[in-house]
Amino acid sequence: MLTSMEEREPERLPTATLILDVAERLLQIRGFNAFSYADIATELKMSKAALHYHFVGKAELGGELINRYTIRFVAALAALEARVSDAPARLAAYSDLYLALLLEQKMCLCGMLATDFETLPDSMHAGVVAFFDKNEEWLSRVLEDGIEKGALEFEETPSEIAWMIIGCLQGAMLIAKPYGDTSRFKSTASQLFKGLRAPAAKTSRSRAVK
Amino acid sequence: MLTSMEEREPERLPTATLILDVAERLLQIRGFNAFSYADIATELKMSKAALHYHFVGKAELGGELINRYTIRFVAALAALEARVSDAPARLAAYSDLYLALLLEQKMCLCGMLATDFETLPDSMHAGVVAFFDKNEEWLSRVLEDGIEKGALEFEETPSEIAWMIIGCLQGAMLIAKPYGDTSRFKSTASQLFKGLRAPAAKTSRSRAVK
DNA sequence: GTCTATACAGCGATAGAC
DNA sequence: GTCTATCGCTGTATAGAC
Repeated sequence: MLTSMEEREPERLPTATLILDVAERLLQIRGFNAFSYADIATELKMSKAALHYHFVGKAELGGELINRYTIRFVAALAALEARVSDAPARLAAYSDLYLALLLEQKMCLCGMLATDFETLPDSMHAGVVAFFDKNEEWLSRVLEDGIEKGALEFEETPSEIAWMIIGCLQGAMLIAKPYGDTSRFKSTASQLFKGLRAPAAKTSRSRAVK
Repeated sequence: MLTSMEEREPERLPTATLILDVAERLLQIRGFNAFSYADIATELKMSKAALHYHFVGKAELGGELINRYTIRFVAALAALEARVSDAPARLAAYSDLYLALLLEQKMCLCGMLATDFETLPDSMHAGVVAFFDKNEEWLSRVLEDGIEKGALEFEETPSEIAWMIIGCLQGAMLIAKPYGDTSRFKSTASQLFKGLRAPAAKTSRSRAVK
């Protein structure tokens, strides 16, 4: 059951879905300006013209990629929230969503688009911002809940913490790329959340001093 | 006086310097795949062929941009270290280097190249990694010094904290771009360093609970 | 829906004159 | 050192047949 605020992923022709799948992967690995209709066509063994039948231009394709990615990401957050009830564990699961991308050598789709932001078609700008806003909203709710239940403790507003989490995880992914490993990402993610746990909750997960 | 480990920025023809200046700005704003010899030539009112006289190809130009940027960045860190003696203040000044970029709508040059990493000429890869390594080394030294002097306190290794700082600041810049403001960056940077200050030093800068 | 063929702009790069 | 001219290729996008 969907609430009025959530959006449903539109039904698509099978071919359109295949195109989005390939384009999404190329975008997350190479960036918006470093993949082409030819790349997608080659991989799917289709002509470039067939792609244009499904997606008029690259700006439209990009817009649809953002929409689908955002809908799926929001759905993953809702599923995560239903599965995990403890706020610190929810934050850890949130960072695991990013870690999963990293294991496939990918960046977050909207993180990649953020670096390409100046060169994107205007029509794609709002979608990128909306993605980050939805992340901030979800994290703020989780953080607030964690405060109320006494599992989390911090001085700043939930929104400020949320932006810190989003930025730090995106940046940790960015740094991971040239090194081709996940160790820096994992270390950063765990440090990030350690400082948010309430003293009582801290003991269960804290590490020994080296 | 330079130590044996530091490199000196090579003397260049005035034109070569102008080319690097323009290319650097375009790269930091648009990314490596979203600026061209034509862009630089137009801006400098020169022909593309003249650019090729100074820099054989785009890979060489990119390599020189990384080298110059790294040398200047390392020099800025050394100057900062000479000017500021307190470890927490050094960290704040470090993040101000990034903030200064953001005020010009720029990303860190190597942060931008990290997102473009998969599509870069192989010859540019090592330079990007070297830039981040130098950042890690400098930060680790500052962090270690802060521990020894009792100004900083943390459980992880200096290296782990250093990577966290680098990643979080790069990511905070990335998030700032689509929003076109510096507020999220500033908030993240201040939170980042707050958790590292030793209790005794904390009182001087801590903020009231909202 | 998919194809071939093609238009047209932009790319990095080179030749050769000045 | 800088130019004009041009090459070969790739980019996005379209026309029109099937």
